[in-house]
Amino acid sequence: MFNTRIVDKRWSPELEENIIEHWIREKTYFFNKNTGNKIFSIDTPPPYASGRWHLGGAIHYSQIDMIARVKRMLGYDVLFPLGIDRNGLPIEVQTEKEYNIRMRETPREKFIELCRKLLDKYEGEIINIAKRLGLSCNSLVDDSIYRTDSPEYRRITQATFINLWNKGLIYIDERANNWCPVCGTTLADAEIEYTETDTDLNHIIFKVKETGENIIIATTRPELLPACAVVMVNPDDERYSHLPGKTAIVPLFNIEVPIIAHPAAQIEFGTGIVMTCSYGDYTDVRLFRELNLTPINAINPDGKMTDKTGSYQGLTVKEARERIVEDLKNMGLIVKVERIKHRTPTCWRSKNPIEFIQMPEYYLKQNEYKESLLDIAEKIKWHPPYYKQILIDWLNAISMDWPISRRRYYGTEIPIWYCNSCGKPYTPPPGKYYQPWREPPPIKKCPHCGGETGFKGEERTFDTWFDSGISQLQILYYLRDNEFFNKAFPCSIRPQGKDIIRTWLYYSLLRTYQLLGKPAFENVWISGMVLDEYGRAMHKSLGNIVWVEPLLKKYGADALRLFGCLEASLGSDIRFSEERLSGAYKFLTKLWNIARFISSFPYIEKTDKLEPADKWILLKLNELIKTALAGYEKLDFQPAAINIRSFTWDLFASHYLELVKSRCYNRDNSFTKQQQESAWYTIHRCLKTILKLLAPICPFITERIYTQIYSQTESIHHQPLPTPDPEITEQLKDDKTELITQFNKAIWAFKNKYNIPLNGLIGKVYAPVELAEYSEDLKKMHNIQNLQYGQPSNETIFKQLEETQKETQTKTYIKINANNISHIKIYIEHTF
RNA sequence: GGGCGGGUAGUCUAGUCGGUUAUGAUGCCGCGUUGACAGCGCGGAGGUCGAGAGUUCAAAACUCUCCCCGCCCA
Repeated sequence: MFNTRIVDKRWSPELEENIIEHWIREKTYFFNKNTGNKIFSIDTPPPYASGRWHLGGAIHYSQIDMIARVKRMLGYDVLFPLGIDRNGLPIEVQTEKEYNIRMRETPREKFIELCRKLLDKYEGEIINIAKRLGLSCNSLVDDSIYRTDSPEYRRITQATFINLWNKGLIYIDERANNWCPVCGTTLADAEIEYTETDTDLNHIIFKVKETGENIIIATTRPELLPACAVVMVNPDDERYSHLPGKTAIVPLFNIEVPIIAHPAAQIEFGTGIVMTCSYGDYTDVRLFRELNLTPINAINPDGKMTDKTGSYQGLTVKEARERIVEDLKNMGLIVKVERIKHRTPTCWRSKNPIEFIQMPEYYLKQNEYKESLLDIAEKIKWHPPYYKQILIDWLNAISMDWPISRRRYYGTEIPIWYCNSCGKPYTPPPGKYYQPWREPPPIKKCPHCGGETGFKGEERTFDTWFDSGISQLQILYYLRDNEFFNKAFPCSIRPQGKDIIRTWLYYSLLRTYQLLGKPAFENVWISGMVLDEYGRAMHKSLGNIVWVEPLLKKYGADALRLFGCLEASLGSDIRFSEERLSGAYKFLTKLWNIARFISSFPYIEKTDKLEPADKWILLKLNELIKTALAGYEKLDFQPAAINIRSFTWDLFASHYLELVKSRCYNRDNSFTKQQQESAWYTIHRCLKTILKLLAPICPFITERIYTQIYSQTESIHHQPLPTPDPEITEQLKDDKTELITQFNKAIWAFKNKYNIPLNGLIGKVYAPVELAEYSEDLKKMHNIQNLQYGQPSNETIFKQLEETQKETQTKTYIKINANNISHIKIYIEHTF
């Protein structure tokens, strides 16, 4: 008589794949640029196409997708693009490895082509996973994925550079800077990582020229002896108060350097006497500047020793260090070698120790923007708020301008030519994509000297953050569609990981402020990291990367998405566990079966009168809506996920559905038609509400159930989110949830102990008087012959359930103190 | 060394304007099978709420010190 409208017996991950095709076919997530409606724009982090996504990426992007879905269901037109980051070092390093070549030994054209080939491969894999995850990016339906290396994107990057150049914010300078000898390029502070290594601290004998006495200095970098400029002791170090003012002679090289007192020399470090060379670390760089010392370049940009190092010329830094130590030892000039822990600055990509080398580079002014950006940090709404501090700390730590030029091939070209006559730089007008290393400039005559001797093109590219730092402008059609840009700027939200606050977020805010004088974003949403099952970050070197494809195949995207929400509140780290992922999947099965059951009853859209039990569950549904919406408001998906699950499973299915099952079927006509319809109305209203609330988190299963029961044509993702019904709350002041669930559990426990089937008849039950209004439903649910309320007159002969014997009784009097709370007492009188 | 976040059962987690016996999940053990669901139901064991001190009639929560983990920075 009642047939389920949901046919599939169970929910399975393969069902998701058809739904993806359906969405693409129907253009479900199409964004209309010409909309007059309010726009919500999401600056999706463009994933870097140098490798596959692991679980971290998958969960991160699926949560960003939830932002898009929530906002869509709140009535916004959501601009949710997808871009691919393809510029810079990572792909070059990958290409060198993949084809076993060196960039500088490969023709530029050829190298670029190989990079592109590899990028295309990885990009394809990323896009496939993005689709499989159910990301509702507009770009996936209208094929408008942007690429940071496309001529169009690079044209805008260059245009912003030219703009900043014309504003005088860019200058060239030659200063000691982070330099990676392996990558052959200058690096920004943000690109430096520190690794802790064991290093030898060598105690080396120097001679004092004036007195002939031996002094011992401690250094981790003996290969820099030829670049030694000064020897220092701490002014408070009484052991050496006689030394300042005298002269030290550097062994092996016989350089004479002054001995000075300076607080940078730490009394406890080594012997307390240190040397300052150009350049051992960043402190040396600062000291050279402070003391106005003349640097000696001991190390070449390729990481080899220069002609200033005598017989060590041409050796690598490592070789030179070993040779110098050996030579000093042979001369008896090393008195001690200490093994110490040392934090070495290394290149974020090649992982090699960096050097401080002076090269002319282009700089973007940033020091003078600190105050304005601190102000912007306050203006932006942070989700969660505490991550604001990371940006503030970073802003306060900035001491130097941003070096933006890189001596690499695969990046956006710096659009500058140099006149062959006067040498002055020329920047072309914005609007075109320029490649100075292979093309002539758009002019013949030098604007500075009028010379017509031709130009030399700049060969360097930009730091890759210079490209990605304008993604928020790119997606809003900056310099391409002014009308739209004016309507949509600033970007509604920047979602990103907490690990790139000081880089991507900082540079984006800086650039936008420099170009437009405004905050780039209204909101910033920061997510934590996804860790492996032992709580460690996933690293290739640790071999602990969890790949998504097998998990998607086994559990599906919805389960993965739900897992991510259940595991961590906004901003905190997520620890992977397959067991718990499978737990998320079990909930989907439960939901599917609930829907299957409900789908066998007619969908009633309105009813005049509600039964008390129906009012009760609708009250609880109201509370669920409020909790879920409050979480969505903060863009925190955990409250919705946890509460939808517990409401659906533990209350709605376990208690309410069991309570009204008989009324829904009404086989023996013990209920009126109106009572039956009230149940039909309520089960559908609950299910429909659950589906809509869950749709942003689990877009697949909700769509499938919704289209099978409620609408064949309309996507659930075009529905508004439910809102609480104030009328229900108004009508029902007492929450009887505790009474109902405890009563049910008591009866179940009793039947369980006495081996009575759940549909088996029981004689007489005394329930708390407050449950009287649910009488008919409760009687049917538990098959109770005689349901009374209050305390029985012969109360004293009732025993606790635990104290009764199972076999011997023919007539039992059982008292159950529900949940050990004394005021809820249930009495059962049963004859076997 | 500094900043931020965290430490609650084997594992993960809720709870912090202080207030009965600390939430839930998962796993484990036992019992059962009802009309959508054995991917189900019922019951059980499992906790010095990181450590110590302080404030208080009362602390997982507030204050201080310390330890451990993660991220970021020096």
